[in-house]
Amino acid sequence: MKKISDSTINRLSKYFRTLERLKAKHIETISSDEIAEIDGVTSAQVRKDLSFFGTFGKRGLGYNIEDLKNIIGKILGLNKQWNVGIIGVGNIGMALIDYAEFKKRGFQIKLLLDSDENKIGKHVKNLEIKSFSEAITHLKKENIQIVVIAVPASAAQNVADVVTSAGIGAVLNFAPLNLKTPDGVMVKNENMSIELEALSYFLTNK
Amino acid sequence: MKKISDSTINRLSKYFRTLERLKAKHIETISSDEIAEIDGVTSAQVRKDLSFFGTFGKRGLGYNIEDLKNIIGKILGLNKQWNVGIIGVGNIGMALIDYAEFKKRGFQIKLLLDSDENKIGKHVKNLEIKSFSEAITHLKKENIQIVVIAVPASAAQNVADVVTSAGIGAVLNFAPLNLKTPDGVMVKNENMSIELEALSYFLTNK
DNA sequence: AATTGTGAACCTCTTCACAGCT
DNA sequence: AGCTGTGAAGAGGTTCACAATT
Repeated sequence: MKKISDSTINRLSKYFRTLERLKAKHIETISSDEIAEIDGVTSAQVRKDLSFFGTFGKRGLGYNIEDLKNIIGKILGLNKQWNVGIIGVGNIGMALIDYAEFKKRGFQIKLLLDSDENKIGKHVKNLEIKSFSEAITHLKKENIQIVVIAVPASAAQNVADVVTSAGIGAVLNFAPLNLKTPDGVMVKNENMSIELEALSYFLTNK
Repeated sequence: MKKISDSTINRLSKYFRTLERLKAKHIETISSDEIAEIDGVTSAQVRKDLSFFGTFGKRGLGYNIEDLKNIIGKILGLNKQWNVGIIGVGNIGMALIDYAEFKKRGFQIKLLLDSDENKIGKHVKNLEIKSFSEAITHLKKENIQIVVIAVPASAAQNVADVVTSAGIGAVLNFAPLNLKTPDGVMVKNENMSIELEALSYFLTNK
């Protein structure tokens, strides 16, 4: 499959949300121009992004909202259920367990791991926190496909090593460092402080 | 000031963390090649990023770690204290209050606002949750410079309207939609679900 | 008349490659 | 000899502009 840029994929996620909202308002069709306006991009960008995957619109008329939503959902794999494991049940891990957006999109949190003796055995939202020392067994048993790393920076590389050795191929990393992983493993980084620092830069240099 | 790309600014944040860690290990100098290796970029990229701001290295020798860390900190404005207000004390807002990385970088959370009657008046980490209906008064009183929006999508645009009308020029938005703000206001988006969806796309299409 | 789909033009960011310092 | 700093080349992403379609 042809390489599609990260930006295109991220924008598809945005369009998907927009279409979801419009569908809830019982609107039936929309133009690339309107999607663009709502999502803060250009209409050519919307059409180009979609064109990588097919031709979904009707010239002169625009796109059918429900159809386009389903198409983008399928492209992104949001028509499936994904089993997600969270490693590190601290502030961030805890917040994610309750994050409505995840479940809504088919991301089911099936496993919580921590290495803190005081947390292991406790329950959060009907899920028992298990020991990270048995990570590989649990990841396989729960058939986890995506791992969220929410441990301190000092522990993150080890966590990455363990989960990739268990065959995990997709990682969402909240630890503020660059993880080294084997080829074929996809790591996405989420670092809330980095965006704040970009704001700090902006305020400092504007 | 010449426009610097977001990617460059984000990478400077990464280099900064790397230098901070190296400094803690009492290493004194480093080459662009070594920074690149740690942060997963090319050495030319590191040198180019730095070159937008000045010449900080010594040919043949590399960079002094402490000096470079201070220089980047100054570029990013991390040598100052920033007053941050969090709007929406739900799961995410709550997690941010405790997020160590923030305080470490000079981001001081000074204000918590919510519009839920059951939360107003409660204390979280020595901070009282105030009513969003008095947002403007509180933002001014606490001299807030950066606002974090951690409310549901349906409420986010109104929150953005209120805080920008109070003169806030920097917003970190956790709500999964594109906010419309007046010119001169910088909005950075943080959407944990979008990165998960990129992983979903990868797993679906690899 | 309106709006898509897309090649071509454009622009921006990244990498190359090497002269210039230390 | 080793490594930086940077102009030039290259790659990749975005926007333009218009033919094609409804």
